[in-house]
Amino acid sequence: MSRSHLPSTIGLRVVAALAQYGTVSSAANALHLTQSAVSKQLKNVEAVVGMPLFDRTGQGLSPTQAGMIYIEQARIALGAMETAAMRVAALRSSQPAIRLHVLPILGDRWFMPRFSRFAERHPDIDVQFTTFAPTDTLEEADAVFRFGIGEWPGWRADYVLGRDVILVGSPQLIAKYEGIASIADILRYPLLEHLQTPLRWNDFAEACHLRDFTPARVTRFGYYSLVIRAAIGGQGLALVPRSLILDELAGGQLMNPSGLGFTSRNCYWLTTPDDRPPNASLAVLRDWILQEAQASEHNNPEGLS
Amino acid sequence: MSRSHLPSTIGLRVVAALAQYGTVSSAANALHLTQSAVSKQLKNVEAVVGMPLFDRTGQGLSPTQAGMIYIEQARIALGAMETAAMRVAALRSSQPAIRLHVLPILGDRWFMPRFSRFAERHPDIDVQFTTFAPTDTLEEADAVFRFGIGEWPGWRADYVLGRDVILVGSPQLIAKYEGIASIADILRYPLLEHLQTPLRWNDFAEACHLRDFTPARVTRFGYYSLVIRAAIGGQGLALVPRSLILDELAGGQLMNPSGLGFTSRNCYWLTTPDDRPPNASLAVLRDWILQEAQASEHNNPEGLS
DNA sequence: ATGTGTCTATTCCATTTTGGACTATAGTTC
DNA sequence: GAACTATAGTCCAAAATGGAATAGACACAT
Repeated sequence: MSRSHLPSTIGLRVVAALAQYGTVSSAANALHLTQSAVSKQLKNVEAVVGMPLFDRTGQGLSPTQAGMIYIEQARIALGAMETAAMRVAALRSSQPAIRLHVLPILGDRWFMPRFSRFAERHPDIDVQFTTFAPTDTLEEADAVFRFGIGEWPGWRADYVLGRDVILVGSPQLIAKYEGIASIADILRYPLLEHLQTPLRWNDFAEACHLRDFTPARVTRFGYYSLVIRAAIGGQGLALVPRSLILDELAGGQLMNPSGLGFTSRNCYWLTTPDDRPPNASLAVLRDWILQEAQASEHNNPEGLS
Repeated sequence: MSRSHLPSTIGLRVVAALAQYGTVSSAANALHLTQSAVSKQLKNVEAVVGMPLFDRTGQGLSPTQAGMIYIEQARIALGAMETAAMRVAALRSSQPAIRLHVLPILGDRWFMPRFSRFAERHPDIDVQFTTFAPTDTLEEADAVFRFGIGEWPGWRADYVLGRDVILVGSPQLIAKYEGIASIADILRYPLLEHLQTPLRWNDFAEACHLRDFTPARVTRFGYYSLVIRAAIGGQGLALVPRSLILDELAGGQLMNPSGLGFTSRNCYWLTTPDDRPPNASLAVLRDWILQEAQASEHNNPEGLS
């Protein structure tokens, strides 16, 4: 017998973050915990489940079969909690909260670090975040970050950032493959790709007038954060919006050989439902986001096509 | 601003139990906690949510509008955790766990109190319970308690209990309305009904050859436990499987006036998928359940039609 | 080989949280 | 008003959480 205990909420968050970041340390960083705490939480959850959820590979974790099952349900559970909070926030009468859905990568690497400044300047505006909410509840949100070409019927879409997509790799990798003299050299490299944006490499090939785009090997990841981590780890070349990896470029962990890149149609947008009455607080938030986005793209004005 | 914390798992369980039992004390009992602990957990969750989830009515709790939203999502979140456990249990190779889905009322009032005996006698058989799992994942279970007439295509159904449905009310209520001399007197009483089994009263009227069944007032509840609580509280007459309220009948909190009742087609069944290879452990569990059910119905052999 | 960097697991310990026993208090019913 | 039942609050011991530091495993470069 075993009336299996349910995992703790923080345990679920740890599992979800581990799936997204691939290492205990970076998941800990994202959760504002220490590596030690995350390691212990994972151990707890695995004890509750009764079997390991991640394989320890020596340079990070990768989900086991059980882990993949568990991660999926953990995200559903977390999404339900977020949905609950979002729907309840909509009931609050006095000063209704703005319900904002953020994408994992954009939230972690761009939005959240900046948002604290907004919160300081506008303490009266209450923003309710969701990141796990299932797609069919997004319609309840007041604003949703999305990735695409900016066309969602029924939604106003304002460009945020991400048009400036660059080719990056770790210096070691590029040294090992002896640089990139012509664009065709790229085909010799292993390439990294995000599962949900599969057209990136084709777009790039097209923009560079590269025919016969048949790369040596393509590795796909479920999260953009894993793509970036793999690129930093020298596992291949990746196409990434410049604005998301400013730190890595400045720190030399990633480089942009020959300044290669292109202007992508697919990028990040802030979308707001058309059919809702104007909301002053929402307008303030949107204006601030767009302004911050412009500033952060102009701070690095090495724009190229 | 407020990056709203997520509630704790025990908080979700408390909210779900409160919805089901309607009082802090009985929810605490069901969760094997004290009233104090449940009260504090509820306070925590309400603090996280930012608004009250239940109205304190003086004789229990009833969900606020926000509460109803939250309860729904809490059940989804808990269901996801259970689903995760269930699916992972299916992967365990050595001695696969039996995945058993129990109905709230049957589990609380009949199955769980008895199950510990089974667990003692068969420590080698690992049973994995779900109670919140969404209906579309039930197909993964090895055995599912269901309520109905015993016909589910693709499932073998064994009768467990609940055919013997009796009319009950609190002694005070029946005194107040001056007894039940003829069956038609029932129409003078307020009636209590479970939302998911709406045909009960019609079936009863039919079994008693009662024409023109137009009761004075019908109150509906989402959980059978609330129906029973309301009946004990003297809020009306209810139709309840005798086996679920043996204690209340023995203790005099509920009485069965004039022995009224009927044999219902709708009752509790243990169902197992047809298409699965025979499983010795499952057969042991099923036999034990059916035997216990027979025993508990025969212990009170005042069966009537 | 060996150092270096990067990763996880573990130990120790302070802090926080949890939950039980008990008490206070408010509402209902007789 | 007494008895009963309900929730909320206080006090305290026990359990958990999480941070700092440490140890150990692995890859990679020299």
